[in-house]
Amino acid sequence: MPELPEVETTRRGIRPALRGHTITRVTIRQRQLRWPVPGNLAALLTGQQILEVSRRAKYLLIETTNGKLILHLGMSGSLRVIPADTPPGKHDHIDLCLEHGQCLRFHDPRRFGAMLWTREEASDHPLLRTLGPEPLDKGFNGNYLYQVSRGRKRRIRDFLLDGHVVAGIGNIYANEALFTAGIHPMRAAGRIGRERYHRLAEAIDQTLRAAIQAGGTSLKDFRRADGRPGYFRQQLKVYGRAGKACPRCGTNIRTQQAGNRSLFYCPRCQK
DNA sequence: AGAGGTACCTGGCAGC
DNA sequence: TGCTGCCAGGTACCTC
Repeated sequence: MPELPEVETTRRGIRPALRGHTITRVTIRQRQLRWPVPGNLAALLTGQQILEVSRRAKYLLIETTNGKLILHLGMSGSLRVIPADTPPGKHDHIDLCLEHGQCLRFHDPRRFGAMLWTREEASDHPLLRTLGPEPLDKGFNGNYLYQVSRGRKRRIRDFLLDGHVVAGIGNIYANEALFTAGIHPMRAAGRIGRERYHRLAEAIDQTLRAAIQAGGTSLKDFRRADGRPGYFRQQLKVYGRAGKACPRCGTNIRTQQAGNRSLFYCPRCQK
């Protein structure tokens, strides 16, 4: 579910309740996530002070005096800040309760999410070490995309979905950015020129920033830390709009399956 | 090395 | 109402 804008929205939402506060209690109701939750996680976290809440790609990093909690929301995960006495609902797997009486509650129906622990630098962790650049950082631009795509035959949509190429872009924003840049999602990554990659990098930046501004996209499960949905759905130009009019030229938006996931595009605006 | 498919899991929805 | 099949925002891992 959550792509970079949703994870960033979550980070901003939970950070005030966590940063500088102490974890007083950890409740784990379900350990079977994408990987099993470490058996000693509760003991590791209890009594620790949270120093910072940061993000790398779609991973949230909760840094404590002792080490770092690496958290991923998978397809259906969300984090809420709630009063400690709120009864848990279905799929409310983990609570981190703080000394001020509120809890961070992890909810994840499909259990593709993850909660891991590391003492090393987060950037040295095997899951994070090989990730590509952050798309909102200065080092990410059209030149970079152009260079790493030379000789690559993958369709550009899949190329953008690969976190080792660029971090944090999922199916929604890949489709949206390709529309904005006028690039057909099926085009081979190696057959796109430098100029078009400049436009694409700009479209990615613009799309992600606008989505964060709107609090992310809620199709189904996604909720912000305070329970509100994100409102970027209303600004989607192609994703989920098959058969509707292209906002630029009015042609019907098309969808097709590619690599087991849907892709959306305007057959006239995207080449 | 790169490309493509599979697996993990639950819920919602369309169609019958 | 209830069943079946399909679809969903992610990504590590396997095979070719």
